[in-house]
Amino acid sequence: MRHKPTIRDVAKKAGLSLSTVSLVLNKKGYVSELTKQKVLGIIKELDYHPQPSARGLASNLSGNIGFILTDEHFSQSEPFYTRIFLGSELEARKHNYYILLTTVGKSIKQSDGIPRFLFDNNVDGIIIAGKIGTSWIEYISKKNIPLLLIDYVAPHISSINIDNKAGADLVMQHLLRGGHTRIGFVGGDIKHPSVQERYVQYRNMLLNAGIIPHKQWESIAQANTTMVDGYEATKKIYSHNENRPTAIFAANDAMGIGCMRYLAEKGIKVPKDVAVVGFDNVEAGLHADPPLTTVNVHREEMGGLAVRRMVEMIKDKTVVVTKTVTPVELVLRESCGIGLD
Amino acid sequence: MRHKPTIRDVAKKAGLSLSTVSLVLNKKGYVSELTKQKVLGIIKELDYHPQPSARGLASNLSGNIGFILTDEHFSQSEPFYTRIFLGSELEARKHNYYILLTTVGKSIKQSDGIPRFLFDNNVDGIIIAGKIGTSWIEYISKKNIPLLLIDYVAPHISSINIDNKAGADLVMQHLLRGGHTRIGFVGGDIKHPSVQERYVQYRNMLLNAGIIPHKQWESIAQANTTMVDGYEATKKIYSHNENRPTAIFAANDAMGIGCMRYLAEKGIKVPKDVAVVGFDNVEAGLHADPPLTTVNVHREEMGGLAVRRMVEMIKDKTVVVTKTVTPVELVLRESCGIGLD
DNA sequence: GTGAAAGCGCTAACAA
DNA sequence: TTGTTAGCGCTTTCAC
Repeated sequence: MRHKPTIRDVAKKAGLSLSTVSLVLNKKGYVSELTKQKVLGIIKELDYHPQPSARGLASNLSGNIGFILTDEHFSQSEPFYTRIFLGSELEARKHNYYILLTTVGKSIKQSDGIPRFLFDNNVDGIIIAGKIGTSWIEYISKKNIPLLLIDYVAPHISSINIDNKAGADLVMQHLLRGGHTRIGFVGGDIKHPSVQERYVQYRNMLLNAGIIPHKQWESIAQANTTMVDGYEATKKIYSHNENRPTAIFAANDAMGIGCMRYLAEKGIKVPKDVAVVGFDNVEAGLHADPPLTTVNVHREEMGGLAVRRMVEMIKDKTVVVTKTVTPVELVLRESCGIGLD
Repeated sequence: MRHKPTIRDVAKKAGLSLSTVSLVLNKKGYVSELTKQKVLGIIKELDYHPQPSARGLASNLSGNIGFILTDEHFSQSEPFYTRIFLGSELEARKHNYYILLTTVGKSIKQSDGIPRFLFDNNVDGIIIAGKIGTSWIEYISKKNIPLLLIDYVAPHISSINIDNKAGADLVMQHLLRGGHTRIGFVGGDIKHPSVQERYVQYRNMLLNAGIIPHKQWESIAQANTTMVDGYEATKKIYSHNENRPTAIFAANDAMGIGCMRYLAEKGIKVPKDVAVVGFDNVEAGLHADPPLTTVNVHREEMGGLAVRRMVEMIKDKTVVVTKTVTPVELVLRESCGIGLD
């Protein structure tokens, strides 16, 4: 096997200098269209690929984007953030970036829990997906390298978020139109901005419809948003014997499934006795019994969008903070009686 | 903020040459213990971290390990391979390696589906987890860079595998001891070595116990090993009215859960009417109704082990093919009547 | 528009 | 056991 072609080989074959080839490679400066095409042709012919480390050394840019997930989020059974990562990785290829995925604990503890790329200075930007301790955000902010959050927010930090307000709006509209007036909310981890936004909009929509939200209909004290939390939260709501809701809006699908599990155990029929709606459009909802009505979230696209934003941030070096919101749509399934009778 | 310390700063402060510092850094050659400690001290004091790209350029080693997963495996709802990756990532930190995670289609198609690190030559070794098309394995083999498979096998390629034989052994022993003689097998994707090994041992154990395996007890024609496949496979077994199994060994937990779902729908009680056992010890099995007896697989450890092996392979440059098997253990839960009455 | 030359931070011969 | 030196492959001024 002959040696890997270098920029030198390309330049020689093109009868040009290294710098011209470099300019073409980086789409910088002015190169005549003719030369450019010639160089591009030879690059293809030689199957030349610039060596990341050489490039990194010369340009002081690593060509890597760090992607941080809390270990909790990463190993949770529903691949929610995993799908976001997938979208990022795919998009990164297009921009010739590598993604360095790493997981961390909720908050900073021992120094060996710190992603190596942070002190190696081996990333040009960092994306964090999901809720994470403030200590991490502060720590990374100090590094003075572009930072972007997905499905989380922090002051003065750019983020890509779900349009939770619109989602909750769709859910509530659908339920209200179906004639429901006693609508419950099953939530947990209420400090999480996504959960909070859904909850707030749930209340607003009730009020807008002239309905006073009843404390008894809601249960938002759970620490997390897992299936078990949904189960427990629903149990609490059903500990009251009167004025029970005829529909339940769960903060996410996992809780919705847990909710339905409790109802099933108690012999309460979904959707006949109570309609249930989730959020996130996770695969498990499709296999639930009955299949769970939910709000679809474009996970891959959020990840892709994040990378595109990050690439801009790296190039621009401007410090404009942007908060982007990605659209959602209602996915009707049996758990809420579809057209609601 | 002052400039990032370089090896030069360390050398100067230590009153030594660059190469001595480099030797300490790379644990190579002979350096007196005294100098070594001195250098190490200064490195810590200055908070010096060698720059990966410079190192890569000079040593012709990237410091990266590529980790390939099929997109199917990565986005499946149970984080089986995800957990393996997690183990790898954690271990990689200890060895000062970065992991470049990427997903690919089952087989090679368009050139843009090829992980960028492959033609960038940006990894020192590649780990593939899970079943993948032969075309990929052939393609990568040609690159002449260390390759290691996890939970899959190929001729002349090193691999880290689950001890499926031992696992199936434990399951069958338990069921046989419980007095079961008509034991069924619910499987799919029978070409997958893990499934196949479990199935083969299932039959062997029956034969060893003097029981002739009955075709009617098994259903292994499903293309995959998802919950739905388990459901369908069980349906087939129950299409026969006589000689039905009193226990079912499912090729994995997902299928076991699908199996139980079918049984529940038909009003067949688990474990009273039929015992069910899965494999993998996935979280969903714990939440199944009843909780699923299964075989625990050490996912994180498999990932960690893979990285350790890979680091050896990169350093040694020997071409010894090794097949490592990781241990498993039985996890007793209600779905098989625990002690089996 | 293009070329020449310097140098990014490190490793690896080789010399001492 | 330690120092000197020559690059690794690329980007980036600065000339021309």
